[in-house]
Amino acid sequence: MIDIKFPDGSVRSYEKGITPFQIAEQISPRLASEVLAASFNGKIIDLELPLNESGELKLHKWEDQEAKSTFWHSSSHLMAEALELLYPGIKFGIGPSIENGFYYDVDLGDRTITDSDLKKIEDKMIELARQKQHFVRKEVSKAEAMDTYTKKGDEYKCDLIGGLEDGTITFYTNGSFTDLCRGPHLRDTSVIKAVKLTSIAGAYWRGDEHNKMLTRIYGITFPQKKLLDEYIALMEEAKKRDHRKIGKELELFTFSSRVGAGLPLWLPKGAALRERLEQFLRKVQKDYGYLPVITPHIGQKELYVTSGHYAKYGADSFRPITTPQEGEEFLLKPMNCPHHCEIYRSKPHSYKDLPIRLAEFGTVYRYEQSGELHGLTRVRGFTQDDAHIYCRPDQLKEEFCKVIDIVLYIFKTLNFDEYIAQVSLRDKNDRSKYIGTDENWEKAERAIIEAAEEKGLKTIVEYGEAAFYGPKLDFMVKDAIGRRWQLGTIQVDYNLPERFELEYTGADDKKYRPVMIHRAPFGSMERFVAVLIEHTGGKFPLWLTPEQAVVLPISEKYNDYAKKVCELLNNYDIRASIDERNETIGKKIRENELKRIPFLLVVGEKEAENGTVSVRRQGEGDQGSMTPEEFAAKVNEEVKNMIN
RNA sequence: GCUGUUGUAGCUCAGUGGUAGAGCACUUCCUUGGUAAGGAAGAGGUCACGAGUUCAAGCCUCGUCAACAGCUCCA
Repeated sequence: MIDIKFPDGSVRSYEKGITPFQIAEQISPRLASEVLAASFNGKIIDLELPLNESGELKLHKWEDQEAKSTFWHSSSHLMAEALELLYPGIKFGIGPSIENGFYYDVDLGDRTITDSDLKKIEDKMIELARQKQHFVRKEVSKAEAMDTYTKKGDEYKCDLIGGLEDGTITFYTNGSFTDLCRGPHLRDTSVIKAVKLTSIAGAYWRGDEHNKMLTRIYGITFPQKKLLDEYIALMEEAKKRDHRKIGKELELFTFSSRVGAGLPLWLPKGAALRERLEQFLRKVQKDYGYLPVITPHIGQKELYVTSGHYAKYGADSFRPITTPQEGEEFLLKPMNCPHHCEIYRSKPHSYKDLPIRLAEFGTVYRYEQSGELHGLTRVRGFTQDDAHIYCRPDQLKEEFCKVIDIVLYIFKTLNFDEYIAQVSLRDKNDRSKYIGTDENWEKAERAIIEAAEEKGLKTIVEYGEAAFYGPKLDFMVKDAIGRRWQLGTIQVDYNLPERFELEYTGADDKKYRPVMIHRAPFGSMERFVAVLIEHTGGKFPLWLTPEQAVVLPISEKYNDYAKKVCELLNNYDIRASIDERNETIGKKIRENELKRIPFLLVVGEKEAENGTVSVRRQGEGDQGSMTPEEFAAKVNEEVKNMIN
């Protein structure tokens, strides 16, 4: 007998060799019908894997991520089976589950699949799913596995098998399709009730751009049709929040192919929004002892050779700018740090001066690959809310913590609660990508981890995500449709101070090297505004929004009164305008609501007589009437409470 | 950069080789209104750009530019 412990703490005894599915059946038939996967001692396993030892068992229903990943992984095998039947002889790469669904990479040879073929594949998948195909696990030797795929002529699977250890290799078969796979899988395909293949894209084999590009087919499946419909509705809702769409609707920014790809043009309203954000951060930074500086948009090539950026990125940058004078070369500045290092060098420093915090909203230019450009989130010219802190080693942790405070304060003020703090460290296997000594790297990595811990941040660690000169603490948030973007970043750097030979004089009159922190709480104004748009759906907080109120005269007869009200509000620092168009009040309300104006002030005969405005709040309807002064006080009070 | 898709009026989109379309926005006129679309008329397009095929190209072919999805990259 073995003892099985359940999540509620209860323990039951079972015959050795019982399967998780049999246990579910014994608990209740309903559970057996709903269970999709199981975890044993924290590891996801097949529902039909015999248990031979005591341990902790969790049975997963659809609600659990473990069930979803198993469900989608099995769905990718189902799709592969359909593909093999429809396109005999195709070769398979890998087919994992992902955050929302699954994909399979296939080599179609000379054939192509287009969006119009997806329906056919979906139908085939449904047909196969209904056959209630069991997923059958089989352990095979490495030689046997290699033999199978050599015969089949699938070099990708052979490549995968080559990297596996003998004795650990398993095949799973459903229907006519057998795949090299670690599992686990569903019991059978009958639970897959709804299928949607979402897109086709190219993907390099093993993610390496030197390898052949395979065709990647993305899909998602559900155990009920209703869940698929909900998912589709959710995605459509999410697309409405796309910052590119809202940015156009609200006239915040635009692009011009004549100006160039990835070079945003900020329209008056977008510029107003961005400037408010800047003012907000300037004030916070002032309180934290930052000193604003300004540096030019270009720098001599030599500057970046010194910093090491030229060696690392020179070939992928905008080409050097040459001058009438022979031999001179300048680069568009791709980052602000070298300039700030030269500011630090402009005079000698005592240990008493440190930390020195140099801040600049610095516009930089990077030649991002054309396929990478994406709205405001990935552009070729952008403004970093950059600052560089030069401090003594003993001040590092405190300074780092203060930066975390700033980031968290900003996120709190703007209601960004779903962020991920990611500690980005060096690639464990490839150290050649980085500059600097191991000793300095270890110091820097330790400092970040300790500071994050001290601040109680829940972090995830990613290896290989560090900058080439130092490790980072990155704050990631998701966009409307779940893509992850890095916003704030804090980086510890021992390397640039060395390259620029930065110094300070210690109490003992000896020279020491400061430590440098790079930090940008927003990341860039462009990306931050993009994410802000998607998080708010364009309904910006009152303190930030470009237009706080619009005065709506009921008819043209009241335009003069509306003008008076508007001027008065502007004098109270309310950002207000008038909608003087010869339209009905209903239409003016509708259109200004769609423009997400927080307050609409209706004025007609009554208001003009009484010297009042009738206040309507976006999404909340009529709020009654008050004097413009009362309204201004109310708005200003609300704004004050938002940023304190 | 790679694979695939797309590009028609300011915006959203119809238009399968034979004289360029709709709705909204815009202009003018009528209307002067009370909390999410009042009415009428008008103006607006080298069909992204450049070559080619054809008697004839928005439509077919090639190239360039840009956008979208994904991959790769991200100082």
